[in-house]
Amino acid sequence: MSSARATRQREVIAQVIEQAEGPLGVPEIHGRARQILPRLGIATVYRTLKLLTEQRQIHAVAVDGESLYEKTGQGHHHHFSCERCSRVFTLHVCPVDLPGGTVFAGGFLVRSHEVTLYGLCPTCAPQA
Amino acid sequence: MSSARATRQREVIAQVIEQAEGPLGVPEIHGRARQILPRLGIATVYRTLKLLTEQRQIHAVAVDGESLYEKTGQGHHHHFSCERCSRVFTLHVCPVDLPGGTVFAGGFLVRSHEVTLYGLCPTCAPQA
DNA sequence: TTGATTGCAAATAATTTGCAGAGAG
DNA sequence: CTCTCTGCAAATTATTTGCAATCAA
Repeated sequence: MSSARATRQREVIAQVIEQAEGPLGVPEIHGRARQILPRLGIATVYRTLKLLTEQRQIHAVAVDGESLYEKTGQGHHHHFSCERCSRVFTLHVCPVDLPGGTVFAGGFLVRSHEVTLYGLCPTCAPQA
Repeated sequence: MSSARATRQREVIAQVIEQAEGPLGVPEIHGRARQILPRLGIATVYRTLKLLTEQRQIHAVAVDGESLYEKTGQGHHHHFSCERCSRVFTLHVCPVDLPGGTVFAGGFLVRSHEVTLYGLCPTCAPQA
């Protein structure tokens, strides 16, 4: 049976995602990792994202129709997408009041939820 | 200057989206429209979605990393994605308490929000 | 040494564009 | 009649896969 090996590429890609201020897209991950490993191929990024996802080290979240990756184990949280600079941040607040097992009109049984807040980030807000 | 013409294709595509139970993806829109116009090309679907979006007749929402289209003017609402059948529904409820202009810790100025609820739809829930 | 991993390039899948003919106004 | 719109196919763009060389264990 196969075993996953520890390689410099995987180490760097995982670290880029760990240290990010929010979930990152594939081009962003590739770009940041390349500052450390210039010859890193995009195929390796995709393959590593798939591997890390299977290992539950990271997972994908959908924001604005794009798949972004973030580390797991951050607890319940949501995302903030800046309308000016387009960066996405992780926010450890939950503005939703939904007891588990809530049933909505019509019979929709809610098991979990995802919230994306839109507006201006701390950097862009003062400039507005 | 150019003016948009009323064509059968545009009429059918718009109608498919208007009558849907929730936002639809491109393959779904193409499939439903083809039941009426079998020779409808996928390129026309993409071009029409772009046109209708510019006209503000419809708009895109991101659910599970995919762009889905729905008519505008439905008022404040959110979406429910069924974990079993994968269909997406429109729900006219808002479980979020966010007065406009709320500022979150760190200086995030919130202007709007999007919520996606996950669970079992009325059809799938009874079978669970 | 052994076999997993990588970079590159070719293969797919998704979306966009060019173009000649069809159709709206 | 004029000029937009459509279907088809070719062109992009995004993601995946094949393969020989490289590297971890």
